[in-house]
Amino acid sequence: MPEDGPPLRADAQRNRARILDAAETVFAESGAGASTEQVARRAGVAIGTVFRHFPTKDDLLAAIMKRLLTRLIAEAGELSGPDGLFEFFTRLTAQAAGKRSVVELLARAGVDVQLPQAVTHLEQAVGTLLAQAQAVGTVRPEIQLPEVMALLISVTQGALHGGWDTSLRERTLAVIFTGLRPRPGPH
Amino acid sequence: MPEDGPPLRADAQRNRARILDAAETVFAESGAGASTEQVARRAGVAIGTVFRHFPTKDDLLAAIMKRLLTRLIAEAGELSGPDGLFEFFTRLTAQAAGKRSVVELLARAGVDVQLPQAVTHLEQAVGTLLAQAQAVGTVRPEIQLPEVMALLISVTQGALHGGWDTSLRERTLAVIFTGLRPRPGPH
DNA sequence: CAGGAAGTCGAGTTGTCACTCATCTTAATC
DNA sequence: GATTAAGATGAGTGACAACTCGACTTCCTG
Repeated sequence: MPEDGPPLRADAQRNRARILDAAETVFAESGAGASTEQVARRAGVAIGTVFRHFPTKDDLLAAIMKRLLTRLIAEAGELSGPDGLFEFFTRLTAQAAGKRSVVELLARAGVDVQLPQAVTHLEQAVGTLLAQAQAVGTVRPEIQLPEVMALLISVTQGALHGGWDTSLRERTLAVIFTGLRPRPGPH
Repeated sequence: MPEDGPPLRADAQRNRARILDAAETVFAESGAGASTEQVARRAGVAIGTVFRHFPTKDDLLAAIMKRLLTRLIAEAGELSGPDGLFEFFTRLTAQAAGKRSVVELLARAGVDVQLPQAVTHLEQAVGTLLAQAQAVGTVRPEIQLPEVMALLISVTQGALHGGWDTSLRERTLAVIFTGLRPRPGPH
């Protein structure tokens, strides 16, 4: 599906990788508003080179978003067991504080037309975690995937914009986890 | 505390009000990124007039943020009773969908240096709702104000960016409310 | 109703950012 | 190592947004 075209020259491959790494750092620090110039400087490359590899800024953004999504999906895939879903929440929230791009990615995940396939994969991965948890009884059966995604997005957004410290993060997640867990029956 | 200066001329007062109304609409629709030109056009006023009243775009933003905050505080103040806090959550979330500025306001509330006083007042108002709920036992006693604010900010952010419909909004809030309510003991 | 201060107007200035392209450089191939 | 096409370079272009300022208009006061 991804058009290959002729193979890239060695220096071009190197530069492409550098640009992607630089973009990830810069956008993580300053959000999608950061200028292409900053990315070029950080990559140690002229601005024209950035535009040769990614004809528009949106293309560049889409590329790193796809990268981040892929990692998130992998992370979700490695988790499992009764508390996998909770662990995923915890990790994402912890990351959110320092990574604007992760958060902006998730923010757009709900609405955007871009990257629909990768987003679907993430939903599937989270869906698997949810199903596992519900099978073992660590999450109430009536909970559905959409609200889990909604909570994930919300809490990530909140953590970024609010700059939560560790203890606030824990207490906030605790409320959500309590909402997800079954009420302990009179055994 | 608010410097008055000499009283405004009649037309100046009228224009000031128009600009504020226009700014509220425009920023609600398009977020803080909307241009000052758009505000001026909508207010039926030249751009220079906008800058005479609000020397900086940030000044204009701060002014409408303060307005919105004041309204939010009033709304929180009118609510009361065992479910006042839940009602406040529900209303805010419902508003968030269409009002970028409300959301951006809350996003900055946690970090920003601006408007600290008004934000404190909002926290106080929410604190009162929390205390009332805890007094009557509709919210668990160990819940503290910071995580309630954090949840409020999160869910508002999420609702905006995710474009939730009514039913998703309800289901998402239901999880949070369950997390806040005490587990029903064996009566 | 005149005088003048307060207010309005909007073309122009300044700065930034995405994007282009003519020129130079370099990796690949024989 | 000569050839050449792919790639890198960075000054330049156009668009747009915040903000300025001198000329004009309107409200107020006596």
